[in-house]
Parts: sequence; structure tokens; C-alpha cells
Amino acid sequence: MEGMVEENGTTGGAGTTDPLASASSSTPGSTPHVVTSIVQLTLPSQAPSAQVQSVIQPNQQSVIQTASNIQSVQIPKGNVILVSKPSSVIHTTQGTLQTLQIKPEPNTLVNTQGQSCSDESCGSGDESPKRKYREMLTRRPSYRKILNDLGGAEIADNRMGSRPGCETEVSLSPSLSFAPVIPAGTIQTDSGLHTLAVSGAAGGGAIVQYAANQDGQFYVPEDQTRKRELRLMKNREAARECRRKKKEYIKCLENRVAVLENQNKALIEELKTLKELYCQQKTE
DNA sequence: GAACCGGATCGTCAAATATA
DNA sequence: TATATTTGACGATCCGGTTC
Repeated sequence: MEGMVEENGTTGGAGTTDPLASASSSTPGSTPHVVTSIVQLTLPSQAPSAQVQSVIQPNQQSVIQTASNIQSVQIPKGNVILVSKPSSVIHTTQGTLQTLQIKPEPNTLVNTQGQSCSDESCGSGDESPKRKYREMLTRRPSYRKILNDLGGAEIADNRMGSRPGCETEVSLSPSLSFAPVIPAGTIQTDSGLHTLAVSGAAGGGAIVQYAANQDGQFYVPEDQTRKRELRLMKNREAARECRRKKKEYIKCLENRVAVLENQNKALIEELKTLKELYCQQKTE
């Protein structure tokens, strides 16, 4: 299929289902893009193809706007657009707005950034179910990125630490004690480091190196313990920050919904008024 | 008051992604 | 390419509400 496709559904890469994902790559206030009023779709089942004509004329500007600019997507030759009406939650007056999925050509893999690549460059060779499941999920852009694109950079950059009353205290424990992690006498070893696999509380595992002292007690070397502590502390902070950003992001979305609902109401009112005016003029 | 439930929050791990 | 950062997922814990 040639030409551009304009649709309010998802236009991202394989598996992308977040309607906001496209917002991250659009630039508010950028040059107006070309509107194609006729879109040809190849339907998956009965109807081999259908033409959809837009009610907006090519030289008219649409009054319906997304929060950011609508993304145009070039469909490479040989690709098929699947239309999944039943799953759509966005309703038009005559049904549901159709969602577009881009099916890659055979032997073409799409990575998590929506970029296609060859089998050799993409695959890791690991075919475990967990891996497959993870690969099905598409990682969204970072909340900071999304907020920046939505014009909320000041929110994204406003860290807890820079807010009055929200200072985060970061302190490193100067020296961590050498608590034996394995009861003495359970393992007889020579001197030197040994490796032990341990399972974490969250189901994950870790490889821990340990050493034995003269009394036969086993312990984790201080350097390693400290490194781990530091890593955990950093990640703890990062997780907090990430959750905070996620909350901001959701708040931002809710605000956008409210704004768009108001706009929608206003437009409906305007349309109603114009229709009445038109009818009045017609009868005169 | 004890038991149960559901939601919120947290720490951790692992993988994806960004950056030096 | 190595290292740092970000974030989804998971399990643990806490807390308030509800039921018995």
C-alpha cells in the first residue's frame, strides 16, 4: 500500500498497545503534516479490502485534534494492516474506532524500539517461556521522556530532593559488619573465595562469594557486601523515583482527559449551534 | 476482637535502555 | 562496549474496611 495512513489508533511497532507511546515521538507545534483523506485497508477476514473516506476534505483543517500531533506512518511494501474493531475502547458515533497493527514481513523481526532487524541481530537464542513473555511486552518510553514530550519537563525534572520539605537523605553506612552468613562447620573449604547461589525474597536469585576465616566461619567479604548494599540502596531510591514519576504521569494523563472532555463538550455545543443556525437560514 | 480481603506501598531482581 | 539508569514484575508488609 502506498501513501500515508492517518488513524487515531495504535500505530506503533509489534505489540505496542499504549496509545500514548506515539506522543513521545511527536513534537507539539511542529509543521502541519499532510492529511490523506482516503485510507485503504486490507481486512483480515471476509472483506479483502475496503476504502474509508474521511469526512474532512484535504484542504480543510480538522477541528478534531489529538493532544499531540497525529502520527503518520509509512507502510512498507508487502505489509498488511490488521483492523481489530472488537478490542477498541474508543467509540465513534457509528461504532468503534479501528486499531491498526502493522504486521512485519516474514523473516523480519521488530525489536522493542519498533525497529526492524534481521534474525541474527535480534535473537538471543534463549527460547524460555519467561523470555518469550517478556519479548511480547513492549517497553514504554521512560516517564521522563513522555512528560518532556507532553510539555511537563518541569514535572519530570522536579526531583523529590529539590522540593521544599521533600529532601531525601542519602547516607552510606561507613562500614558494614562481617556477620557470618553460613553457620560454622557446615562447609569445609580451603582458603579463598567460593561461590554460593542464593534465592531472594522476590523469587530471584543471586550469586554470592564467600570466604572462610581461621575459625572455619564463613563470611561475605566487606568489599562485596558494601558494593551490594550500595547497589541496593541506589536501586531503592531509583524505584521510589520511578514510582513518583509514574504517579505524575498518571496525573498528567488524567488532566489531559479532563481537558479533552471539556474541548469535546465545547465542540459538540458549537456544532449544535451551527446546525441550528444553518436550519434557520435554510427555512428563511 | 479475630479473620479475611483488597488496595497501597515498598524492596528487590532482572531486563531494557541510556550514557560515557 | 562497559557501566549506569529506568522500569515491569513479584512477593512481603501494612492498613483500613467488612463480616462473623
